Amino acid sequence: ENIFDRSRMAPKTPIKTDPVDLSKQKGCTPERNPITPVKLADRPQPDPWTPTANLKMLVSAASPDMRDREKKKELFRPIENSDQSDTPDSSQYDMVDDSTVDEFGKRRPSRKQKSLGLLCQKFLARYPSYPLSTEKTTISLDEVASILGVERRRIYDIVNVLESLHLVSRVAKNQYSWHGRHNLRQTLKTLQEAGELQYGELMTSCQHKEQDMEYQFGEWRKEILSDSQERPLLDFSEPDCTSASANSRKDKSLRIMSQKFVMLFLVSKTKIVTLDTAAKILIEETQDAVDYSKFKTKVRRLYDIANVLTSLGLIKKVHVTEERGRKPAFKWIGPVEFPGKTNELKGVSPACDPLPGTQRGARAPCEIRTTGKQRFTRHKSFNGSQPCEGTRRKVSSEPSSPHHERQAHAVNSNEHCSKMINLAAVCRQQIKEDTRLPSIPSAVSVLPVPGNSDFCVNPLPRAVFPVVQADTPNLLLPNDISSQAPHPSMPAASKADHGKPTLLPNQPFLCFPSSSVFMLCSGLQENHLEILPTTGDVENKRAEAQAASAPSPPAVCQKCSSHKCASPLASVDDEEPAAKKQVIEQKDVPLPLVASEKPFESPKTESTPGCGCTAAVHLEACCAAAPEAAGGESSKLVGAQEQDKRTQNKGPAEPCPGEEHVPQAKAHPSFLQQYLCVQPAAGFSGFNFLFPANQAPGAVGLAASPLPSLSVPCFMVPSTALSSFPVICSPTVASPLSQVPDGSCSAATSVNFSVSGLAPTAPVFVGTTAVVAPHVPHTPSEQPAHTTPHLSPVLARSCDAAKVESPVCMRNPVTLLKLQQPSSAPLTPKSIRPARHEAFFKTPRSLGDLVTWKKTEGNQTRNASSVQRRLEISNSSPD
DNA sequence: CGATCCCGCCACATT
DNA sequence: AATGTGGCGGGATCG
Repeated sequence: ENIFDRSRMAPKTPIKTDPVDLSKQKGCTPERNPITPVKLADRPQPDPWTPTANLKMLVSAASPDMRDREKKKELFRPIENSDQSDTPDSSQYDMVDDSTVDEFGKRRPSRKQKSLGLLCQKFLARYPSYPLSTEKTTISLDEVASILGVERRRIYDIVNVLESLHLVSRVAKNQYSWHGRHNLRQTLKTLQEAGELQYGELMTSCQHKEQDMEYQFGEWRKEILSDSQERPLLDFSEPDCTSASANSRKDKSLRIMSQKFVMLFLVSKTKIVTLDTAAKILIEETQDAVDYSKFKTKVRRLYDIANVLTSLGLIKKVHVTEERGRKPAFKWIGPVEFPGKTNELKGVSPACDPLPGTQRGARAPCEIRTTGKQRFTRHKSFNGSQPCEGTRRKVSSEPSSPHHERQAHAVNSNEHCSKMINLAAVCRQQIKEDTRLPSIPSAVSVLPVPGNSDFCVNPLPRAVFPVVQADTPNLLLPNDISSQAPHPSMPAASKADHGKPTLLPNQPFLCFPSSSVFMLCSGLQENHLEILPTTGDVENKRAEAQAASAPSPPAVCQKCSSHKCASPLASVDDEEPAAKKQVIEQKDVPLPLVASEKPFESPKTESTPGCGCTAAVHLEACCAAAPEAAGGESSKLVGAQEQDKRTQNKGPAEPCPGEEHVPQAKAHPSFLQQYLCVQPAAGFSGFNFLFPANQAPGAVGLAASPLPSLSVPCFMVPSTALSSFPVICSPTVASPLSQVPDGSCSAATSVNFSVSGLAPTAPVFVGTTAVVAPHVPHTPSEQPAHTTPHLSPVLARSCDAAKVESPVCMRNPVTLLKLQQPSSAPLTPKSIRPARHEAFFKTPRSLGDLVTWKKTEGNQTRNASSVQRRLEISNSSPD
């Protein structure tokens, strides 16, 4: 079929001679191509080259004009192997060399020549590795297929893998946009991080032996599997929509597989992965034994992926000799440390403190951000950045697919708000997942956002936090928000309380302008919280952010933003700018905060998990979460998403108009604490966080109006400050409430921070009153609620100093608070991390959990979401 | 003969 | 219904 069509088909050029030329000459009629058919008829016989060959030739010939142009652009760079030297003129194909000669002398291209790897090289040759941002290259599958003389099916294989690495993103049917390798590092980093979570332990432990690994994986996998299938998880990348639609699509396994495969390399110490091992690991079903065939198929696919990766220069084939014999394997020859690439890295960072707990270095918390900018050093550990990426990706992904767009969830783009976006994205994804992708359960986890989100998502390790769900909810909320279902409990309160309906009862959310925000919390009693946006202009910040993204390395944030820009991943940005974007944008400014509730009392214990989620979110988003005790709602996250949704639905209006409203926690006494994070424009790095202290009695009240104030014990940290300092959350909190065993929340929180990338290493935190437990151990138990953050004195100071005043969106002045108590002990991020790790690793399970909780949360979420929305709105409103 | 992996059928998703 | 996508595995080639 293909063949005949159009140009491609056209004629084959029987001759090896230069088809191209001919075509050109003749061809002139590019458009017409159809003509060629004739030739086909004629020629075919004569030279029977292989059909493919002919096709290729034909193709090239076929649409001469276009092709020529394109080819000229790049196509022909002879990337290919030496073997083929094709000159441009002659067809690329010149298979001559390679091809075997047939009877007639034709050459049949040998199988090698038709290999996916070679095809991929040709494909890649057509596009610049590092395209200028300005030029957006779109790839038409049909066109490429015809040019390269292959069936479209083959192109899908290539594109799917490239998409998994974000080198391209799907824009529309039959259309992909080329991003190049600009974000490759980030993507890899994200994958590495995600991989560590998922496989890290295994690898680490086992690496030496594959067998071991395999074995472990096997078990691990089983566990996971049992949870659910994960599938999608991974991918954060998936842009797809998976979420969106249905789910059902088979998830693009190739994409996911590709990512997982890459993860294995990145996680592997030796950087060598055998196909068998990979296949085993990747086989979802546990059943290895069960299906040998399945295994076989998996291996086949891995070959496909490996060919593409090889063409990308990321891996090379090697053989491993084990006891059993020689096994085919691939060695990673791509970048290994990603320092940051953008961010940069480099750093050093050793300084940071590693947390004791941290496992490998990976998660090391330490980031040091020295300057604000850059310097993160993250060791491999990813830290904050990841999240961002992950989110982005998702985002991007979403956008990418048109489908996705549709979906409401997508917030998409925000252009700038990358941060927001990230969060939102995460949330969305989660949400989506919830909603839409039931199947995905596992997914939650990590996948969704690989890098970041994952974490976020994952946050909850199941084990650690029993109640993971809570987290989710938060995340969900956003989505929900869109839906806006209020929570029963929550909603009422919120509305009632304030007058504004929207606020969430329990959760306090705050939105901050992306730019810097500062929060403050004042006494609890009062309850007012004022928030001051630092920035007066959100916009500016945005701009900054956008701009920043590039410049500042701040890790995640930047990245995120960059993404947007670049967005390979985050196609979203670009893509769906539409309303959603707008919304988002508005939102952008404000950061979404996340509030987590505290579960303790709240009925929803689950929330804890949520907390985790939140945390995750935070991480990514840099949001803060405020846990609340009160409502019992679980935590909520406010995601940009929500905002978006809200906006859509409600519109900005509800929430606070320009200001950030804080949702107040109002009512609930229980309200434990809120956390706020503000992101600076830039990225995570920029975030500012707030942490509430636990406190809370007073919950925060929000003023409905634009200038609501809250009283919450919170701390704000200027982003700058943050950057400087590491934040830490203390998971434990002493809060009264916290006793809760799960602690998940708290844990989560802490985690979040760490994760958030804020800097993991970093710093700081404040704790308000709360006491904190020094660390959060994995043990979940603690209560999140209060996680009180501890602020380092320094921070506190900084904060004060920092305080910002700029009104950001709002006009409201914000007041800063100082923390009163610096809290005592800061937690080390590390401590936190461990927990997470676990969670992450297990993700799958966690996912399951998550899922569960998601569902549960769903409702809650919505409620929260509404609140969030408001918040968001408020943010936006300013806009 | 095992390792590779091309090829294209076909199911499912989108239009 | 047509078309886009992409899972999947037979079976050809390679080494």
